[in-house]
Formats: sequence, structure tokens, C-alpha cells
Amino acid sequence: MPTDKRHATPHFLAWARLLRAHKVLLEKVQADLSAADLPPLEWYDLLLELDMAEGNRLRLYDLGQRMVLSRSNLTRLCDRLEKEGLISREQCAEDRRGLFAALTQKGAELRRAMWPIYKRSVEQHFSAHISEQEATELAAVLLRVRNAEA
Amino acid sequence: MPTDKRHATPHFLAWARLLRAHKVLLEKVQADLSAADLPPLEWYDLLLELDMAEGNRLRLYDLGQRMVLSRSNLTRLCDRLEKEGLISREQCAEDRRGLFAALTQKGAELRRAMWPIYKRSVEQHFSAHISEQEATELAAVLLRVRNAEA
DNA sequence: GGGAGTTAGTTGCATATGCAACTAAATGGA
DNA sequence: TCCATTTAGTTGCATATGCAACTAACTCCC
Repeated sequence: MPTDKRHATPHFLAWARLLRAHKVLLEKVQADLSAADLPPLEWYDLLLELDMAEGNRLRLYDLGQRMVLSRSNLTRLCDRLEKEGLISREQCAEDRRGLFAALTQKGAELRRAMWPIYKRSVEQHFSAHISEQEATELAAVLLRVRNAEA
Repeated sequence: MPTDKRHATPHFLAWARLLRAHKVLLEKVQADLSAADLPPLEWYDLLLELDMAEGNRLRLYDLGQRMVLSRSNLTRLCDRLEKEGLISREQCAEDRRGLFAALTQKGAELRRAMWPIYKRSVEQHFSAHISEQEATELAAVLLRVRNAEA
């Protein structure tokens, strides 16, 4: 059996296309942000998580879970945002090992400023090519995969 | 309108879950490869592209296109594989600027050795949670998005 | 209450990435 | 033919990432 046949099952095809589509899309969105002199997508992502969180702050641990980010990676990402005054680290009273990442005024403003550009970019490169029905199904399947234990 | 509502459209939800699912999956698959003392997914990807290509070789330019890899990134990735003897760079007769990346015997063998582990990992973390029908639809949607011009 | 084992977060170091500048070869007019 | 422009690929440098080692605080069980 030739090599390519073994990779051509519906499942493996979907997998391969997930990898490629993801790369292409990320590249386009990052390019749009960068062209508007805005910081990378990851910053938006972090700021949004804080914006949506109770009290506009999250324990670093929780933030890492939600963003699917390794510890050290999260530490460094927070370093960058904190240096720009977009978030601040706050001591946690209940667990003195722990820290909160808290959204600052400036961070909230930057997120709001990024949103129209980001929104337009996702619409243009992603949403425009997918029906609402497909989007709903896609979201459901991807959630299931993401939350799978194995 | 609160922040989270603006992000809760079906399209944006699908987008957000694409990002998260991709990260989670990649992490799991890389972990499985690494646990089996195998090189990263990207190496498999490159070797597979060459394996599937006419004559088991591709112009670097084409390889970059297929793998969605920037020029410099591709140069360096090829450097690593060539240093391990998995591919070789070959002069191109028609265009003396150009180079082929050609699969070596050793490269073909490594790809074959990686395949069972990779296959099992994708099945376990991805395919197992998706019906064949869903996989087919997913593949179609993602291909459409990937190939969109805008 | 006091040590063994965990957990939260940071840091050092080696490696990987992205961007812009570079070389060399091809193309396309005047 | 000859120079300006474009294209293939590489390289230097600054930045980002992953892994393993580290500190400090918490847990739990004797």
C-alpha cells in the first residue's frame, strides 16, 4: 500500500487539514494585527481571559489552564504584559504561593482597541468561508476533542 | 454589551475552539512522539511530503508552500534533517538558484518508524472523539478555509 | 507539630522562530 | 546586450519557546 493511501482516511485527512488551516489562519491574523501596529494574538487572548474573569483577574494557574500554556511560557508572557502595564501581578491572600494576574485600565483599553481589527480579520479569513451551521458544528466537535481525557 | 457576549457568536466560538483544540492536540501528539524517543511532528510532516512527492524530492520553495513554512524556517528545518542524514539537498539543473530536498533511505526509514506511534496518537486523541461523518465535514470545511484567498 | 511529598510560580539554558538584510541566479524590457 | 527588477535560498540578530532545576508555601499523616 503506497504511503499516501494510509494517510487518506477521513480522520487523518481532517487532522492534516486542521494543522494546515490553523497555520495559514494564524499567519493571516497575526499579519493583520501587526499591520495595524498591534501586539500579537496571544496578548489579546490573555487580556480577554482576564476581561471575562470574575473581578477581571485570574490566578496564574487558571490562566495557564485556559490558555493552554506551559508554566514557564505563562510566566514570561505575563512578564511582557506587565512590563507594558497591561496587567499587574497581585498577591493572593488565601495561598501565599499564588499570584493573580489582574487586568489594568491600560490593558482593558488595549484589548478594546485590538478587538475591531481582530474581529475583522477573523471574519475575513475564517468566518466568511463557513456557514453559521458549519460554525456551530465545528465548535461542538472541537470542544469535544479539546475536552477529551485521553 | 458585556465583553464575552461579543465573542460568543457561532463563528467566533468556532475560531476560539480551533485555537484551543489545536494547542491541546499538538501538545499530546508531541508528547507521545517524544515519549517514544522520536523527533518532533514537523520532521514527520516534512518527510511525508517528500515521500509523497514525485521522485521523493521537492524544490524547497514547493516544500515551504505545502508545509506553510516561512523561508528561513524551512532552511533551518532542512539543515537539521540534513545533518541527521534524513534528507539531502540537490542542485536543480533547470534553475541554478534552486535546490531540491530529497528523501534519503534513512529518512524514509525514520518516517516509517514514526508512523505507528503517530497514527496511534492521532487516533487516540483526535479520531476517537469524532465520527467518520464529522471527520469528512471537518476536512471539507478546513480545506475551504485554508484555500481561501482573502 | 514536623518532616515527606505536592503544588505555584520563576529562572537558566539550549533550541526554535520571525524579520530584515544579504547573495546569487533568472527575467524582462530599453 | 545590459541594467533594473524579481525570485530562490541563506544568514545574523533579537525574541520566544520548552525543559529541567529551583524556591517557597501548602498538605497530610505520623
